[in-house]
Order: sequence, then structure tokens, then C-alpha cells
Amino acid sequence: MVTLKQVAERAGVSIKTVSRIVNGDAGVNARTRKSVERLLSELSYVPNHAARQMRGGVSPVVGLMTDAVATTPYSVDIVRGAQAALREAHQTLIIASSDGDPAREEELWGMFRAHRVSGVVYAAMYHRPHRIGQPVFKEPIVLANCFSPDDDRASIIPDDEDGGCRQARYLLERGHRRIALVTLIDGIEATRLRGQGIRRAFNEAGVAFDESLDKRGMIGPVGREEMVAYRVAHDLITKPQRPTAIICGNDQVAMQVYAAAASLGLSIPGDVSVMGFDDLRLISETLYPQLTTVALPYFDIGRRAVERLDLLASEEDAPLRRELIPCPLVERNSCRSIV
Amino acid sequence: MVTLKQVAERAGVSIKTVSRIVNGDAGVNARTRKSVERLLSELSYVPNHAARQMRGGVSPVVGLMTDAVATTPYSVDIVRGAQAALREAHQTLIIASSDGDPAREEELWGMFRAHRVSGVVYAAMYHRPHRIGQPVFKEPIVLANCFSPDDDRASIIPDDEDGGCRQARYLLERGHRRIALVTLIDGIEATRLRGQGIRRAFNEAGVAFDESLDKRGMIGPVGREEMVAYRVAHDLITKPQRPTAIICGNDQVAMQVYAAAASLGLSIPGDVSVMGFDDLRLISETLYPQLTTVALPYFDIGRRAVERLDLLASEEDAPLRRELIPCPLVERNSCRSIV
DNA sequence: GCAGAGAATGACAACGTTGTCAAATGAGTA
DNA sequence: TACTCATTTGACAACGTTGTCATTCTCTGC
Repeated sequence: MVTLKQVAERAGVSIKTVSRIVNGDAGVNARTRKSVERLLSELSYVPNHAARQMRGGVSPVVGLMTDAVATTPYSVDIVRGAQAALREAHQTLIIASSDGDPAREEELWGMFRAHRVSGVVYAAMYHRPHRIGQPVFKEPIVLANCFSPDDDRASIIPDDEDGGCRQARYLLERGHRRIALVTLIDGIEATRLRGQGIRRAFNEAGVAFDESLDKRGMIGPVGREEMVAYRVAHDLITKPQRPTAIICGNDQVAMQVYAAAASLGLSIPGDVSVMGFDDLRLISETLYPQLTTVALPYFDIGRRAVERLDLLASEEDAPLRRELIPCPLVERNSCRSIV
Repeated sequence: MVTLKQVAERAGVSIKTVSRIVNGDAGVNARTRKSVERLLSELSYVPNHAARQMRGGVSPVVGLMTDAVATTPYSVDIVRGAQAALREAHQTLIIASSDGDPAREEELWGMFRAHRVSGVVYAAMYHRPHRIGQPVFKEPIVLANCFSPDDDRASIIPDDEDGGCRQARYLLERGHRRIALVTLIDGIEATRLRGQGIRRAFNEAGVAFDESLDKRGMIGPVGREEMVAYRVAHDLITKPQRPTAIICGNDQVAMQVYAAAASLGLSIPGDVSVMGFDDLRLISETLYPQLTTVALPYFDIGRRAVERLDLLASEEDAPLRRELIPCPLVERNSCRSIV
């Protein structure tokens, strides 16, 4: 690799002059600048990042730690969002996965410290509480898609409550009254908050929600859920008073609801409307008809987490601990209006 | 951050002695070692990576560049595989996405050089040719999920031909003869190679393949494909002589085939068997019945790419240019045996 | 021809680490 | 006690860069 010194020797000037030119500093003769610039590109000089960092202190590198107990593959959009934000700031991303192992996580904090990263984003693969036990790490930390149970850390999470509200409101506005729920497993934030939101929408519309239509479409512990949505949907649809719409815990659940409807010869949205959540495009765009659903804003969560890191670094951070990112409704063809 | 110097002063020894202890070098008095070690952990010293790198030359950091014209979200398993391999070697991953923009890609090569990475993995999001125009970058480069059209670079790709062969062989062994294809778009490696493999399986089984049953389930350019599998499957299934099995270009296609079958009141696998490709678990495990499919070995591709990087670095690399990773068949419930 | 100002350039130190080599210490032996 | 030899320790340079400050050069105006 070419160094400043080598370029300087070839150019017959001092190291410092070349350094000035590389960094676009003022106070260099135009002729000198031009000839050295040619030489730089000729030798394809690239500044040594390590040397710069050693001189300056912190490095323009951000660490991203994931737990990667992969549930939905789209949560990697958090990484893409983070990268997008970093790109604008000319920073770099170091990424590592703890695989949910605390010992490994400990190791990674050390690794981030060794790299003198300017901050760390901890990204969870599904919306959940997470406590970071790192008294030693002094740079800013932002939680993405998770939050501190003690509310002592900046955290960017999807607004599941609002998302649930949008699901229900959309259907209520289109005349649906008899609406069933096929939710995710109990005990996770998504289920709790979305359920709250749905009930709020009913309240605001002045419609009573029939609690007997609230069913679980998945059972079992996180990561080893068992899908029972097909059966549940089957039962719901064959009730004497069939619901006109079904709100699903996610798009996979919706997929099974589609299958149950098809097996009974019912059409979507003709006989029953279906509303998804997550916008797993692999599914929502492939279902026939395409699925109307509420999107999880993973990309925005990632981007916002990095922006927040900058705010924390500049000490201008607002006291806001949990920052909610809205979940937009994506309208496709699985819900109809009732006259 | 604590430095060797600070620890040395507190311990009343020289910097070099502390350095020796940090690195576990021999020739340090046991008593000194013990007391300094206590101090190290007390002050939670972490070696400065930049300083080490400057001293030593290359850094134990690998770069990963993706094109990220995201098609299937599972291709990020390449990243997870790479991380797994890196972890064993105590190396770190810098990740960046070019978004398919050549200018951006150029920028990223500079960034990787600035970080003095020991090698780079270029990962494509779908199996395709890719030419890297980097005469300047001297460290090893491995292509993952793509290959050089000039065959002048090490490259790790899925064995799509073998995968296609497995799809067909599995069905042929179970007595199927009238087998239809609903493929991906024309003009991509996956379609070409899998088609080849399928025909090879027919050949080996001594069965004639009916070319009139080879249909496209998607049309249009890469990244903006239009799904037509539903209609195509519908047509296939309503033929006077219905195929007993349908081999799909991927699991999304299979999903639409399921929907078409359901709309006609046909059961899977009772009336028609369905074979997927890719093992998009979001889909293959959620379909009812669960989908028998062939998995794309993204994780292994990523891991192998990093291993290959090491081989290239040690100059022991075999002349093998394109390395094929097998695509295993995942047996679930969508194919039956014909008596 | 010269002072003075301003522009252009360079010498040097420092960042934190490790390799090289020399110095100090201690143990064992004649 | 003096000597050898092994063990333990430390001084110093170097890696590539940039901030500080000093030096040199080039004008301008008298």
C-alpha cells in the first residue's frame, strides 16, 4: 500500500504538503496541488484508516450487534436502514451477531471497544425487551426493535399499537362490524400492543368488539411457535355467523387463513376480507389476491437508530426514551367494502 | 480509553511488560503477571485495534460487499455464514451495500482499502454472473452466489443443476411420470441450470420429458418480475390429462400453485404433488400442507467464501474457480408416492 | 533596495502498539 | 568473592497520519 511518505518522495515535497492535499486543506499552491493530485491517483493512494484513527481518537465506525434468533428474515432491513444513514455520514458499519449467547455478547462488546467504535446499535430480530449489561462501554448505545425494561436507554421500536389500530380502523371504515382476530403467540409485545390498538379503534368507532372472536393463530414459545391458524380460521369461517373480516397477527397467519378459505370454497375478499401484518413481501405480494397489510418499518428503524446515535454523541438528545416508528398500511386487494 | 501506558504507570512497570502480559508472551515473572492482570481487568483495558494494525500491517477485518437488489431476503444468510466462519478465526466483518450502483461500488473498494481489510467477499443476492473491475485491489476476493464470466476469480455458487436434478429424481422415484414445470423468469442462471438438471434426471431414469409442460411462472426483467404462476398452474391443472406433479421455480411459485389447486377444489398432495425450490421457510413451513422443496445453501455459501479467502491468502488455493455447494432436498408433505 | 505582510512549505511530535536489542537482576557454581 | 548464564525487564524505534509551529518564499508599497 502506498503511503503519504512514498507519494511525497516521488513528488519532491514534504509529507505534510501531500497530507494537506489529500484532505483538501487550504494554503497549497495550485500548481503543486495539481501535480501531486495526479501522482496520488496514479499510485492510487488511499489513506490508512488505522493511522488516522490513532491520531484522532474515535473512528468513524459504528458497531451493529444482532441477536439473530432469526424469526422473520426482513428484520435485516434494520441493517440496510442503518447503512443508508451511515453512508450519508461517511461512516462504516461493523456487524456481528451474538446468536443470543450472553458470553458471545460480552466478547462482542470487547471487540467493539477494540475497534473504538463511535457507537453501537443493538438490533433485536423481533420487538421485545432487552437489558444491556454494559457498565464499561462508554460510547452511545441505541436499541433497535427492542427497548430497555428500565427505560434507561434510547430505543427505536415499531408502533405496534398504532399499527393494530390502523388494521381495525381500515375495516371499520369500510363497513365491517363482525371482525375476527387470529393473533400471534401470547406473551410478546406485538400481540399485546396490536390487540390494544385494535380495541382502541373499535372504541373510537363506537363499535363493540366481540371478544369471543379473538383467537391465537400460533402457540408455543418464541422461536418454536406452532402454526394453528389454518384450523382456527376454519373454525371461525364455519361459524353460523361468519365474520366478514379477519385481522391476522402477521402475513404467515394470513396465508393460512387464505388456505382455509379456499378449502371451504370461499373467495377473498368476496366472502371474507383478510388483513395482514408485517408486510412480508415474499408472502403479501405473492398471495392471490395480494394481501392488504400493515408494514413493519424495519428500514426506518435502522436508519433512525443511527441518527439517534449521532444525537446522543452530540449530547443534544431529547429525553425521549422509546421512540415509536409508525407502521404504514399497505393497501392491496384482500379487503372489500361492505355496502 | 485506558492505554498500555496508563496501566504500566499504575503498575509501576514498563509499557513493554504490560504488552507482553496482554499478549500472553513468555518470559514474565509470575508475580508481576498476576498483579498486572488484576490491574488490566480492573481498568478494563482493551487493546487499541488501530494501533496494532498500524504496527503489524493488515488488519483481521474482512469486507463484505453486497449488491442488495434484494430479491429473496434469505440471501442474508450468506452474511450469517460468513460471520460464523470469521468468528472461529477471531476476525471482524465490515459490511456495505453498493445498491447495484457502480459508482458506489468504486467508493466501497476505496473504503475497504482504507480499512486495510485482509480480503473481500462480494455477495450477490441471486445467482448470476458478475465482473469485478478492480485492478487496484490486491487482497484476495471471493465471489459468493455469483461468478466471474471470465472465470478468473474464486467463486462459491449453489449447485442449481444438481438441485433441479434432485427435484425431478425425487418425483420420478415415487412413480410420477407426467410432471409439469412452472419456472422462474428466462435468462437467469437458476432457470437454466435447474432446467438442465431436471432433464438430466429424466434421462437417467429413462423417462421422456414432455416439453409442452415446461411453463414460465414469472415474466419480466429481474427485480420487476410479474407473477403469473397462478394462471399458469390453473391452465396446467385443468388440462385433460392433468400432471400428477408440478415442479416449481421457487417457493413463491409453489404458493400460487397451491392457491390455484385450492380454487379448483383439488388437494395437495392427493390430487397433485408440488415441489418447491429455495426453501423460503416463511413460506415452505407455513403452507398447508408444508412444502417439500430444495434448499438454497446460503449459509454454507457464506461460510465457504470466507474459508476460501483464507486459502487464497495462504496461497494454497486450488485452481478450482467455481465451487458448487449442494442444494439439499427438504422433505415435507407436498409430494406423494404413486402406486 | 528594503521592510512587512501574506502565502506556501516543512520539521517535528504525538497517537498506542510491538519488535529488537540491551540492561538489570538473580541463581548457581568454582 | 567473582564469574557465568538464564531470566526478567525496559529503552527505543517504527508504523502512517495530522496538529503545531517555524521557516522560506513571493509580493506589495515605500
